[in-house]
Amino acid sequence: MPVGTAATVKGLTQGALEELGAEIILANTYHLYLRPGHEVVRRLGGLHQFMAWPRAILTDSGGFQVFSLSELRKITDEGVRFRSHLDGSEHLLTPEKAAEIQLALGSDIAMVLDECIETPAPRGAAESAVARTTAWAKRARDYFLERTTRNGDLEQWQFGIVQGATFADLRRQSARQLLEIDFPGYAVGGLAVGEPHETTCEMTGVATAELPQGKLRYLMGVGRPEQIADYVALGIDMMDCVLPTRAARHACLYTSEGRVLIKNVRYAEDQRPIDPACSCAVCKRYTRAYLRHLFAAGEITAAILATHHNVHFYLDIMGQIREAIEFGNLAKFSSAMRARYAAGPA
RNA sequence: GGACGGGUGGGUGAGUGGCUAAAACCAGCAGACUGUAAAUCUGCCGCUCCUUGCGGGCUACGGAGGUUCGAAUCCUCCCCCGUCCA
Repeated sequence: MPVGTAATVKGLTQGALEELGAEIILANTYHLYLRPGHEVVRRLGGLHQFMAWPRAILTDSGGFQVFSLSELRKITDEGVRFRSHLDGSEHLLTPEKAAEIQLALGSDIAMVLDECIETPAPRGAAESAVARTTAWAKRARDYFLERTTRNGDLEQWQFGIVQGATFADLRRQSARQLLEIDFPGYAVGGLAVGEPHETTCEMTGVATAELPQGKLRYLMGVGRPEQIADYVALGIDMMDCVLPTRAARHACLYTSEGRVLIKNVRYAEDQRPIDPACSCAVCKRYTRAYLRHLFAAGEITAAILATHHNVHFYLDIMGQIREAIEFGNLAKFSSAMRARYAAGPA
């Protein structure tokens, strides 16, 4: 899922996203609640209509902001009290409120509010985050089910989120508690926040072992190109990541040969496409020299073209992974990707 | 011809006796980025030597002299640039 926090995947139009084959994007509860406001979006016909995106949308709950806006919030059992990063105003985000906002937005998949903590975390902190996440999940589920049932609208899904930091038993416990609540899909959160990739994989594996294969399993916030296949191999069905879009804006392009830091002088007169093996519209038309020039000049087109390419690259990886699964050589694909990216920037 | 104002590292531009190889910003070079407070952030950015260290040497604030233990900073002359007056 390309990430479109504020109801836009930065640098891409919805038309471009459709052409790239994105089937679902992620938007953010906390950000859209602050601006333009979920009631505004509701009055405008919901998020799909508002942003003119006919395909699926998953809304994150604001749980990640619990983690990333640490200086601006205070957590209690009731919920999270935020100071807006926009105007400093205070807001209380509870599990019910997060659900309500997402119902107003009308996303296809809503996430429960969870407590995402830093890694490494002391066991005590991880335990209480799991306890709180479970309690919040229950409240969110109740609130959500009551509303969706009452409206006769069961189109909207809601996912629970497994926490537990880097403790396998807590991950297991978290997953089991969520299973009891019963969600149509489950996410694994609080990973790829600084711990080694092996740990991310280990925790993901522990969680997916508990979660039903027949329901969607979503690993939140990952990953690097060479890591994605590993997660899929562990049973993960969906992922989201800001990396392709953010790195693109920062002049880091992903290619079949590894990363290309396009601002480097060495590309000043490089007439090759970003990735000779890439079939995206940018690679078919423009040279590295031109891209580098656009970045050097601070042109907005640089971000647009780079984002287009990176999102294409990520979606293409997913396509290759699906193919590899069909042919039974996912492991081979995975190690090939790792080898290409091991060397660092090409 | 006269009166003021000014000439600082690639650029803009601080700095009016030692804490100054010289602020800050830009440009340049390199790096980071994983449920987006991110078109952001970080490092380097005179030359040179090595035992790469809050290391040594050299060069540097228009030019040439001078004052001083010490000068981008003070003095003298000169050369440029801007504005105004004749």
